[in-house]
Amino acid sequence: MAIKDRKERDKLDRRKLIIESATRLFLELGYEKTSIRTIADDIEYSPATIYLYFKEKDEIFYIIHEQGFVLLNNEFAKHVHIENPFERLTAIGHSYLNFALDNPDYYDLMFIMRAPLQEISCLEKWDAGDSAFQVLVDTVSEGIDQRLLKEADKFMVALTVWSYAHGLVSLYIRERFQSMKKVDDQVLKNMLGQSMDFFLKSIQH
Amino acid sequence: MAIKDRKERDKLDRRKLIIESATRLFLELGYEKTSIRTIADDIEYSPATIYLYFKEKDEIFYIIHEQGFVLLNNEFAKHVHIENPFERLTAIGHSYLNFALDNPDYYDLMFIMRAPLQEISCLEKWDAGDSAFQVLVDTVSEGIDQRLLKEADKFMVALTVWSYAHGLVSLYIRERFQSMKKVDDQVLKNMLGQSMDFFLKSIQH
DNA sequence: TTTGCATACTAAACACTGTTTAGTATATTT
DNA sequence: AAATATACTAAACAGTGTTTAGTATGCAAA
Repeated sequence: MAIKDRKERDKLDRRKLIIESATRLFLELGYEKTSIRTIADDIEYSPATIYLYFKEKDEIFYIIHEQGFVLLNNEFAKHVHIENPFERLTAIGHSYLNFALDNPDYYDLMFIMRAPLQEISCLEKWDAGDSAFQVLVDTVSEGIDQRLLKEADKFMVALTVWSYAHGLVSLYIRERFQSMKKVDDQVLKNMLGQSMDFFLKSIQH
Repeated sequence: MAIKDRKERDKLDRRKLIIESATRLFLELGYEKTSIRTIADDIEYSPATIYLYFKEKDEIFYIIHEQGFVLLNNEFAKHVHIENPFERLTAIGHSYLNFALDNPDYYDLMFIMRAPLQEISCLEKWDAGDSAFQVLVDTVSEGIDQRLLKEADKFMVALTVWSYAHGLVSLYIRERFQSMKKVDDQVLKNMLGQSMDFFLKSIQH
């Protein structure tokens, strides 16, 4: 049965090949311009072959979507050692902001686009996303328990913090701040950081 | 020259016909499924005819985008009479939330989608959007001047408020809260309102 | 060794999309 | 009546995601 094993390994290798090509092309060209034919050209297979390894285009992008959450969770993990929950929340907030500014395409796929979401609601899996949100809920909970944050329903506060952070970066990424483009990009980016601090200070007890 | 006048009127009528059809189809089917051919079928003209009245698909959707801002500005206008800036801000905040929940497709086009945005950055016009943001900046400014809101850079605070509100509704619209779907939709909607009040109370002086 | 079968792959097609081109009627002007 | 401008469209172009039908290839049983 060694042959069958090798074949299964080969199959996984080709699956991996597709994912790696798709990820690279996606970060290079964006979602829209990364077509099945582009990926097929890149890995030198026919477009139909890709459908032997993935049910549909969005299944590939769901995987890239998950990879993004791994990166984000890694950033969050750097702050688990911070004892003070408010300081930890501050660090997480700025990490979230920086992640979005440094990886706008990943962020788009993870939090803005509709594309890879059918996958999630069908397959009931959303672990990586839940994990990142759980870090937020835990930190907020600790903060409230230690009276470092204003008293309120913990889940609701976490939802408020996430909403604020998401709004800030998604308006930036989707260029809704660009309209008042009297301000140049670096000034605007600095203001995003100031806004983050203002927000966190506001919910501080 | 009466004939020429009539012809110009007719031309505007057909332009209006296209816009009305496109708006109706967009609110019924969404952006993706409202194709040039769908509109052409609906108004019983050929697809090529539409290109005699609009340079490209996104020019039509830019106009729908503008119509959305008229609706939103109308909602905001209902609160200009409120003397107390903090109370006015609260009313505006809840109007924004309700507008998004009642008109998710408009909201998507106005604040999330990339589609009709080339138009804006090219033609330098973004009046409706600027006007809505100006209402926010003015209200925040008054609030800070009267020490009803925490002291900080006025533009930055307005940006923070908008970011929060946008994050809240866009995460809802793009179904990022649906993952923790232990909570049902009505409970979640109530929580959005509570979050809005919590946020506003937090930035209150 | 040869037959049979499953695996891996692809050319071509299907049904869409936004957009352009070239050509046809109709109406107005000369 | 001839020339011109207007309004419109059939058909094509280049692209998309996806499916179908068919072709080689490698392995297992006869």
